[in-house]
Amino acid sequence: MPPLRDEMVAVRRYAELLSRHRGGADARPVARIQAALVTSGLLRRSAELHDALIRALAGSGTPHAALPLYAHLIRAGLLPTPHTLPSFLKSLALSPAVPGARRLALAVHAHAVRLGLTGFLLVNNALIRVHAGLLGRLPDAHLLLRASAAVDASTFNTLITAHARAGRVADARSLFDEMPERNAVSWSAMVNGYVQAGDGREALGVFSQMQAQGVRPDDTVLVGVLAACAQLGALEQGKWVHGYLRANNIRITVFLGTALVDMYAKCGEVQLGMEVFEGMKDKNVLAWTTMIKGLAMHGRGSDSLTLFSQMESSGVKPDDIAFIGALCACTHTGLVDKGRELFNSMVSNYGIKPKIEHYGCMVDLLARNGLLSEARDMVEKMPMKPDALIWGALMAGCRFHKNVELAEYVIKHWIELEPDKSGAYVLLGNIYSASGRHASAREIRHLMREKGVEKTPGCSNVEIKGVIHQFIVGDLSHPRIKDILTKWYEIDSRIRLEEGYMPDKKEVLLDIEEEEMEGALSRHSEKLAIAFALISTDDYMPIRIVKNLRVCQDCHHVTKLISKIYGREIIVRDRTRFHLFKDGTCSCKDYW
DNA sequence: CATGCTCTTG
Repeated sequence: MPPLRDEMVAVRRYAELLSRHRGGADARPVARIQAALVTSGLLRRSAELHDALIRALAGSGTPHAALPLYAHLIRAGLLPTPHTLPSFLKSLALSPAVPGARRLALAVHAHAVRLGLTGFLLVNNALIRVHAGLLGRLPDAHLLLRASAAVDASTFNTLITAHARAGRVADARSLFDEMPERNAVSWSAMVNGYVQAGDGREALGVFSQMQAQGVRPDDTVLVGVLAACAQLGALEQGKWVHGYLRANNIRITVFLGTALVDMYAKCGEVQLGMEVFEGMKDKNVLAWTTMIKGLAMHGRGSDSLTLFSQMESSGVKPDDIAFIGALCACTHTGLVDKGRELFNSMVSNYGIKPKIEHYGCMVDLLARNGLLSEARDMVEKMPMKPDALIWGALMAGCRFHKNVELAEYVIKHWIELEPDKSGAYVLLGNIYSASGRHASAREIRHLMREKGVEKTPGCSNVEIKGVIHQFIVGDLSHPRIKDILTKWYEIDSRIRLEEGYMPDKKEVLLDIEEEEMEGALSRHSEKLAIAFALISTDDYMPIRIVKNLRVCQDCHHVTKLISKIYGREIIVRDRTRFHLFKDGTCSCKDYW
């Protein structure tokens, strides 16, 4: 029986109503409409309504709700349309945890082929995306791409993103380079790809290329640029983005605001981050967490925890990562009891099951504060198998409190998990040297050499007039290296003469022979970076250093002395936190 | 249909 005229009008009306709910996070209105359509029997007779429902749900907070609709469509004897498939495939891609999602994706692909729908650009793109993403089959995605009759920028963009997510930036880049037409999305996919790969320099390089070609930056690419600045500690460039946003009246979305807060915090200007944060209208958990973590990194533990309570009372529910931020604040400030309290509150007030990361924070907090047996207890009793990070946290505590016995217990487990990484060996060696067991330290050094264990080289960045200069330990390739070393010798003699400095050899890299130690120490990357900053900036200008590892005792001590003698503020971001050196003291109060 | 923010540790 052909549909009645009235029925066609009703279908139109409902489809129109559903299209108004597209992209709404709250899927409840859609669910109510769906229920009405099922009761009236209308849904069973209309492919168009299936289509409208799937589209409304695909962009909602519950994309998986669209999944049963496909089977419903087929059972009702109706056929998917070229409009249905892209949204449905998107719902599938967003529901990787739903059992059978992958099988369903393959079935949809088969239908699309049989019904001759693969010629539609949007269908084809969605299929390529699902192969690259949900199905994890990049080679198949490539085959589909090569076999496609028509392809547009979004097809290449999809693959660039997929490659970058899979950690293959080089492949993403070659796709990007061979694109005949790039749009703003292509550029941001590439910038963000490099950011994800941890290559902030290359990300900024791509961005300047984008500007050179006159492509107008959109807010997505600017989020990526800010993240790159945060990684590198590139404050000047980050400020430029902020200025650009203001000059062009670009609305600070939650994404942009959060990225700005993170950039300022990670570039040592947590106060500027706070101003942006306070100006943000809608703050989600992410925004709060970023600010909480930012304050924690600067050693402002109690401010950070105050903010955490403010978040709770403002009605934003902390998630597992927000708790990591708060626990971090406790770790950087030594607030053991508060940390225990938070851990318990997470479980009993919010019903969040602690993940290994939370145990990591707790082990770190306990071990660092000398509660080594309680920390060991936690490691032994935690419900999951300890990973390398857990052992690392416990080992760091052993070093801090010179506990050789526990360190020897830890190393056995740790090396089992990471036999060819240097961290475990270096720390154990440090503990041996620090407690005067030089023969054991030498043994470790031989063991490392025998096994060919790799060390992560120390590396420091310093931004001078908007340009990032990089110094790697022992690397003398900087064009002004002669001047830098001359300056270093001057610094060295001044701190010895005026402050009675003597090098502290306890934490020197292990594969360096004793007689070379002082030379190697003086070449730790941040020392070169500070010497360079002293000769390339005006007096009284603060110096900002970003380094990839933690600061060693000796460098920490030397930096304090330099800040006093040369009257400079020196802001050092190490792997996890900030140190503000001023007048011979450090904001971390020697606790790091 | 394609792009974006927070996440313990050495």
